[in-house]
Parts: sequence; C-alpha cells; structure tokens
Amino acid sequence: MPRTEKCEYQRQGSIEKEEQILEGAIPEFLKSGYACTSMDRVAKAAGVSKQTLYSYFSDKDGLFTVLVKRMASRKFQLVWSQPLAGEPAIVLHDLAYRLMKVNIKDSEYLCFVRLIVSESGNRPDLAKLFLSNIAKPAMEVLTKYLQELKIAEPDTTARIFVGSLIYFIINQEVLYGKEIMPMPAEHFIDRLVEMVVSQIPS
Amino acid sequence: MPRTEKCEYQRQGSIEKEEQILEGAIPEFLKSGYACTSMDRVAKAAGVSKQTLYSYFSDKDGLFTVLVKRMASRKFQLVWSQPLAGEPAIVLHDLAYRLMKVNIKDSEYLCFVRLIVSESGNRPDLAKLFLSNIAKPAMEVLTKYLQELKIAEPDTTARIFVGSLIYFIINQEVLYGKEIMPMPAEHFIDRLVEMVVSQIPS
DNA sequence: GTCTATATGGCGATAGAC
DNA sequence: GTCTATCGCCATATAGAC
Repeated sequence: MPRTEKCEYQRQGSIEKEEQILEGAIPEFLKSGYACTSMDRVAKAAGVSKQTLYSYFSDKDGLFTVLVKRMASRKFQLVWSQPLAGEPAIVLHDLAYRLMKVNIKDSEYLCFVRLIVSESGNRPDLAKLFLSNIAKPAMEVLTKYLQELKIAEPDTTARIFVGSLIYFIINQEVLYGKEIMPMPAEHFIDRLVEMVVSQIPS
Repeated sequence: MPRTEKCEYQRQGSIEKEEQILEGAIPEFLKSGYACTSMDRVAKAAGVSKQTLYSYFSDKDGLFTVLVKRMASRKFQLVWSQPLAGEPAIVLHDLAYRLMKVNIKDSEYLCFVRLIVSESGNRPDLAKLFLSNIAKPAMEVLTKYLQELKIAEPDTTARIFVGSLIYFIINQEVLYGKEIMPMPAEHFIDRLVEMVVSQIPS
C-alpha cells in the first residue's frame, strides 16, 4: 500500500516541498534582486514545476515575503545568540569580530542587506520586518550589556558601536570600498572598542 | 535672422538638451530604481521624444552611468565644501547636524543611496564612482581636521564618526527605523560628538 | 527635431495533456 | 505532481511619416 495512506498531513502540500521551494528561491532572489528574478528560474532552481510553485505561494510577492521573514529570523542568532559577559574589552572585541566575520564571510547576508535596502522603497513592510527581527533585538542585547557597565546613555552608545561597524561593512564589502578606500578590519575594531571602553566610568 | 545662425555649438546636440534629459531622468530613476524605470517614462518626463533620448545616450545603461556621475559629484559639496575650523565640539556638532539634515530633508539623497546599494551587485563601477566622489573625499576632509586636533588614529576615528551617522540615517529613514526603533537625531549627535571630543588629548 | 507604429523578446500567471 | 503551450502585457530599441 502507498505510504501516504495514513499520513493526514499530506493534504494539499507537504512542509518539505515548501522548504524545498524556499531554499531554491533564496539564492535566486539574493543573486538577482526582486525585479530580475523570474518565477521560471525559481521553479527550475527549486526543482519543481511552475504550477507547483503557484500552488504553494499566491504569487511572486507572497513568496518573497515568506522568504524575507525566514531569512531575517534565521540570521539574528548567528551573531547575537551568544550571551555577553566578562571583561568588557574582550567581550566587545569578540562581538565586533564576530559581527564583522559573519557579515563578510557569509555573502548571503551581504546580499540580503542589499536586497532589503533595494526593496525598501516599494516594500516598507519588509524593511520593518528586517529591523524588527535583527537590528532591534541586537541593539537591545548590547544596550543591556553597556548598561551593566554603567556607560552613560547605553542605548545611544550601542547605536554608535553597531552602526559604525555595519557601515564599515557596507562601505568595504557592499560598495567595494575595499578597493577605493581600504582599511584593515582589525584596526577599525581595535580603535572602536578602545573608544567605547574609555567611556566606562573608573 | 534666427539666433542660432552663428552658434557653432549647435552641431548635433546642444548641452542644454542633454541637461534637460538628465534632469528629467533623475527623478524617474530615483523613484522607481533602475529596472523599473522605462525609457518611455524618461522621455516623457524630460519632454523629449524617445528617439532624441537615444541620440544623446547610447542606451539605458549609458544614460544611467552619466546620471550617477552627475549626482555623486553634485551632492558632495552640500555637506563637505564648508571648511572645518573652530571649537571642536561646535565644529563637529555643526558637521553632524548638517550631514543629518541634508540627508533627511533631501529625499533625493536618500533615494540615491538606495539606488546605489541596489545596483551595487550588477554595477560595481557605479558603487565605486559613488565612494570616490563622496565618501572618500569626505573622509579625507574629516581625517585632516581630526589630525589637527591630535586625536589618535584620525582616519579610523573619522570612519567611526561618519559611519555611525550614516547608519543612523539609513536605519531611521531608509529602513523606517523611525517607526520601529526611534531615537531623536539631536540626542544621537550630542552623544557622538561628546564621545569623539573626549578623545582629544588634554 | 516631433509623433506614431512596430519588431522582438521576456515577464507573470494560467490552462491542458499526461 | 510533471511537462509544454498560451494569453496579455510591457519592456528596449528601431523605423517611417511629417
């Protein structure tokens, strides 16, 4: 007898198939952006027919929305799941280094940022989803830590710390500043950490 | 007699016409991005026929390249043409305020940044043009000033200063962080300036 | 220079055969 | 579920009338 006989979840679409489509769609959208990604290529990349695609997702917009949601909630913990505790200079240095390394090595993340910024004009909801699931919780984690260190205005200081790091990455990697106005990442991190640590009241 | 009789510059295309096309094209590209801007709309917005358009610019790519070049070299001096001199806290505060205000009020600039980031994947040359004409000279101006203040590692400090400001703007304005994780710009500027000024050796 | 076709091709989304 | 065919639509780029 067929093995789907008693499987009630095999109603009109399996979770696995949805996963398969999403995983196939992610690299396509990241590579080509929203406008230049065709549903034909998504179908091909995911290994399903175009009709199957349309049976799981209402349209291109719907697919893209689910995709962004998934990416956003997945990337946060790459950097920020780890608890912050210990010698401030070391903790901040490790954090900055982790953020820098993940963002640079994981080109998926760079493309994701590019994609979100690109579509932020047409789809403010996606940009907000991005901030709510990554930037905001990240800022909260760091703010709490800086507060424990008794640094003045921990929320503002957290933004300075993370902001200058993110911009460094955008400048060097996304906009190819590496070739135009290069600067070693370690150097930048050292100086930034030094500056923030100097704000700890003695 | 017609007033173009002795005008030798009226050969096959006037500079004025090129200006007219570019000025018409700018808002279209800024509003819709590269992919979603049609040459029909550009022609209509510029008040010329499509054929005239194609007689001045080889194709869509060529037009866009010239447009980016013009925008980049135009925007730099809005913030950075003014010489930096005087009481450090005031100079830095004014600079940050000017940068913030120009970027937020001039929505043209926000859209331009969005556009450059969007196309940075397909057109690295445009991203480099952007950095070479705006970010790099800006960093040099500020670095020189910080050097006069005897601040340690003025180049790195300049990047922290400008970078955290730019990211603040991207976060709050481009990605609608204003609604998700709001923070008053003045507050941020005050804290940032305070932090940099504290690095001046006494 | 302007206007109105038009050639050519890709897109999203749907429909039918199997 | 898969494939191929198809419908509209809009894009870039060109050609012809005036």
